[in-house]
Amino acid sequence: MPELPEVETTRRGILPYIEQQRVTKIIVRQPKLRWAIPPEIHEMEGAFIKSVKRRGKYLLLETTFLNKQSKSQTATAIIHLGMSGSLRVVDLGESPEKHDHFDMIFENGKVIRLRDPRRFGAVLWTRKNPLKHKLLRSLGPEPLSADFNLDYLYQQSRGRSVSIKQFIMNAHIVVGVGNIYACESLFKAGISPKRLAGKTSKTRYKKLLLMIKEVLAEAIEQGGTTLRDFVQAEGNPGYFQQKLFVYGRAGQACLICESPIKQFKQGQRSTFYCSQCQR
DNA sequence: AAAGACACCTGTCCGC
DNA sequence: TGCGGACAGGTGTCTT
Repeated sequence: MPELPEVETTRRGILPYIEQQRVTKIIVRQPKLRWAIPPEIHEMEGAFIKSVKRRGKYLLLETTFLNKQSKSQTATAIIHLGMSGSLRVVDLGESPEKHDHFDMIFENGKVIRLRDPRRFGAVLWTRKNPLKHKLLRSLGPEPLSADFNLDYLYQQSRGRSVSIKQFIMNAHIVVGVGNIYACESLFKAGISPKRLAGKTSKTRYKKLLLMIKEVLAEAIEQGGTTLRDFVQAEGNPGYFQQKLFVYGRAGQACLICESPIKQFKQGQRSTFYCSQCQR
C-alpha cells in the first residue's frame, strides 16, 4: 500500500493525537508480522510519545519512560506498513476487525490501530538510536532533502547495470520511491524505464531528480494515493490517484500523446510507461 | 559489491 | 457460483 507520501500522510495524521501523550496499554492480537512483534513492546505502557518521525517508509515513535530502576529511559517503536498496512486513529471501545493486529491505547482515550491484511509490515522496539538500527543505518538519503542531489545521484549511477527504474527504487540509493512514484517520475522526466542506470546522461538525471521531488511533494500535498484501500489516519482517502499518468493505466491512451500505455515486468514488479513520451 | 530470484501473506479480480 | 491462477503499494535475505 504505502509509499513515502502515504507514510508521511499517516505520520501527520496520527501526530496531533499522540504527541506528548501517555500510552496506557499495548494490545498485540497477532504478533506474527514480517518479524514477530517483540514482547518488550510492552515497555511502551506508561511511556510518553516524545516525537513522531519518519525515515524512508519507517515511522519512528520515540518514547520516554521510567525503567524498573525508576531511571528515565528512551526507546523507539519502529513501524513499517509493508504493502497493505495502515494506522488509524480510533476511539476507545471501537471493536477491532479481522486484520487489526496491534493497538496503542492512550490516556486521552485515543487508540492508534495497525491493520495489515498481508502482514508484511513490522512493529519493532529499540533502545538504541533508531537511525543506527540494522534496518535503517544503510538507507539512502531522503528524496526531499538537499542530500538527494544531482552530483550524488549521478555518481551513484556510474557502473550500475540495472535499469534506471530499479535503480531509483533501491532504498540504498534513495528512500521512498516505490513502484507508483518510480513509474510516474520517469514518465514526467520523459525517460524510458528500460534505460540503464549507468549509461544515462547527467542531463537526464537532472530532469529525473526534479520530477522525483515534484511528484513526491505533490503526492504528500494531496494526501497520498488511494489505489484499493489506503486510508489516512483519520479515515479519509488520498487524492493523488486522480493525477496518475501511467500507473495502472495499461492499454489506455497516454494523457499527453494518446498512444497506448504499455506494461511489463522489471525485477518482479510491473512497470507502466509510454513508449512515445519516454525514450 | 552488485544483481536477480525468492520469500513472507491475504484479498481481489479475471477467465473458464 | 466455484475454482485456479495471476496480481497487488515492500524489502530483507540468499545465491550467483
